[in-house]
Amino acid sequence: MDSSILQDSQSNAPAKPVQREHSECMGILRPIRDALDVLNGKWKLPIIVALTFGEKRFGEISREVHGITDRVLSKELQDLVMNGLVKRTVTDTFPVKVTYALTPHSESLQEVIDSLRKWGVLHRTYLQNEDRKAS
Amino acid sequence: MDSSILQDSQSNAPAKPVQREHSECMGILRPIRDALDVLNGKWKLPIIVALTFGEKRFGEISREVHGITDRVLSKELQDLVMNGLVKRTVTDTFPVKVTYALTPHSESLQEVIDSLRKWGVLHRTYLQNEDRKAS
DNA sequence: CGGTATCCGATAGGATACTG
DNA sequence: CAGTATCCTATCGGATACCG
Repeated sequence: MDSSILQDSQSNAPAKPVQREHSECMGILRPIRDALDVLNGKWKLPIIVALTFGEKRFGEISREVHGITDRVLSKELQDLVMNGLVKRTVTDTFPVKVTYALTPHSESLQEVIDSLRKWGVLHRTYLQNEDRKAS
Repeated sequence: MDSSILQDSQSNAPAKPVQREHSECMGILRPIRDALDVLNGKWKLPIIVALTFGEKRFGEISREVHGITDRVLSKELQDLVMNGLVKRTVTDTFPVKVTYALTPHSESLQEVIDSLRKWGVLHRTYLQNEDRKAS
């Protein structure tokens, strides 16, 4: 199987294994891409963050996540519901009240969000230092 | 400063503070969006992951991050260099050898990557359970 | 209030070909 | 090997209008 071949044309190449560098084959990249497929885009994580403070109505989310339009919010919420990260609840009063809340499964995202938030702060600091140096 | 006002029109409203729900004003959403602005897209984090195993040449990254095209890889690397996350080094041999490596600053991303990878695994498990239930 | 429909521009990203 | 140039499509996301 691993009969120490040299695939390089230079026969005096050091004993560096040929494989090894394939982090994808090692299954490290796949989960990352799985996660990105679900979370990618400008709005999904901000919406989830807004909901971490408790269930909210459509208009509340809209106001809290500055800049998002109704159309996009609607679509993103549908995506999140489909992926099991958000639960949509219709209360049958008049007028109808619709609330969105995180699911138990989405609570596992907290670590992702925390690390991302921390890094966002760090990166902003980094950029400021760069700017100062450049000036 | 916090002279216990009621801004609500209903004077008998309970003591729930009117603000509170504005996580954006509380500065929680802003770092998240900062981070997403830099990291968003399908490829940036996978490229960084590939580089965590050591500096690599263009072709090596291309092979490791399956599915990316040369054009996109080129553009993404430029973005990452501009954001201070990747260092590009030209060794002046013949043919020219170009290597890409992470910068010290990008090592602070490790926590983001780890949490994202862990969540990717978790989410895949979650989806499989959902499918099983649905069948 | 809680959305959907329609339209549209901007950008992400893929295919292919080519260069030093 | 390490890209760039060109072209193209699909998706993202904004504006506006409208509906129950």
